[in-house]
Amino acid sequence: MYKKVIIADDLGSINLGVLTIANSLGLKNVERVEYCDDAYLKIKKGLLDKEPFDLLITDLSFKSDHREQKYPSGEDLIRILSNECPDLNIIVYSIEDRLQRVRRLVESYNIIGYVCKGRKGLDELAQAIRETYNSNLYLSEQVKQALNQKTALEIDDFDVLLLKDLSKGKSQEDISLKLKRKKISPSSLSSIEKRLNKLKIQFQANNTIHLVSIAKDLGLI
Amino acid sequence: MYKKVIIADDLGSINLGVLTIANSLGLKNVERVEYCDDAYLKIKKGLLDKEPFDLLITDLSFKSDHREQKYPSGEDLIRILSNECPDLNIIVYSIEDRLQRVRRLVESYNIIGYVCKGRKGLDELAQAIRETYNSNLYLSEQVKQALNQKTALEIDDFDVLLLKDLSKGKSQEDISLKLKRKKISPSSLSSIEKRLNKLKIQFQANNTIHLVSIAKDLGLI
DNA sequence: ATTTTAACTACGGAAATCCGTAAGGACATT
DNA sequence: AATGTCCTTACGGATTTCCGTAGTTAAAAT
Repeated sequence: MYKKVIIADDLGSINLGVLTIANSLGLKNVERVEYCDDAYLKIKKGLLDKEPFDLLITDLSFKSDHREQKYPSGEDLIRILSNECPDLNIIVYSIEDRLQRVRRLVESYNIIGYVCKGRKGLDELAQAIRETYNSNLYLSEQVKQALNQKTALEIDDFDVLLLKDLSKGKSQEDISLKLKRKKISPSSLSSIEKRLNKLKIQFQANNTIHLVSIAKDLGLI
Repeated sequence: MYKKVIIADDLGSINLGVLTIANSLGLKNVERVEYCDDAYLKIKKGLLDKEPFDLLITDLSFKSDHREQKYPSGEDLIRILSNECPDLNIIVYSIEDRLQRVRRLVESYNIIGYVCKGRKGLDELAQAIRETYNSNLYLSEQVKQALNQKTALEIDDFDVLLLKDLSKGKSQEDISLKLKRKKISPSSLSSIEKRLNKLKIQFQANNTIHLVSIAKDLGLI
């Protein structure tokens, strides 16, 4: 079983529940933090001390407060750790159940588990801890479909960039100019239009406002 | 102090934390439920038995599962209770911190407290329980401004209708035609354009996509 | 009753977008 | 080298939105 575990969640009461579960599973060495930055520091220190953590359980959204944070969100933390600590198992424990989100986390950052907070959340988390120890991916029931989605909606980074910029008020021409400046390959207004068209068909959106609205609902942006 | 309290939250671990706080405040008679419908039934039963609850602490979002619910969200529950049980004090305990949302709850349903889940959430909740017993409104620090916001006051149902329809993919002309059919007073394309213009200025939006995006982020729609 | 004020409406040109067509280039297959 | 495919880009007309001006109506104020 896991030797050294760290839990990151800014809600004290959640942390409490997770600790209880961890104890019931016989985990001895469990720490908890309320900020991603603290998690990062402790994990790095563990590496230096030759006593590395082998499991991180983290939420995705952390409230921001007076403390300036280098990694304000769980995803920021996961991104850096997936690079710097490939041996660390990461289980996400979040209220978020949007499939696109889960998909991205699993595929881009190689997390080993995703558990949705909910009525059965703690039970599922216990199961996730057990199953992931053998490097088996664990996903909550309600997000299991995130991966085997035949639809395999091929939404790439370019699409997401487009949608994000649009949602921030940029015009299509602005985006085109920005891409040209950055020397990013498809940059013409035509390409942008074509890409948006494809997305509108995929998501059955009537127009661009609708498209961005759907993308926000899906957690795509 | 409150005589009979009920807590509605679908996350077991949260419920646990809230119970701990309730106990530390000396509340003796505390029940907890994981579904809004259960809360409603218990509250109504309390009235029939002449032993009514005098405080409800509830979350806003409840995960939906196999159980069909009459009141799927905390807001649904609050709406019906604010009509049927005006003497019941209601404190919302939610992760949600969008001011528009808070504002609507306080003004439309007359809730007595709003506490944001967060690092200090349980402490604030304790304070809320103490202060609201004397019918004083309690709002978490981060949403205190929800009420004295002037800009918020200038957004009426028509604006919200407009933004919702836009986010659902309707064109401005479609909306105009729909309003004409429904005999709703401002219905011309001109009026719609003018109204959107006002909103864009208020929210400093570059264009309509941006505006709808902001409205979604604010919880306005 | 008259004036003032505010809101709704109409209109037209400018700008942005939508949408179809087609030319050009990169790349793999044969 | 020739062919086909995919992607990028360009262009032009249709539609929608943007934005300023101005006319109309309705209610409020005096």
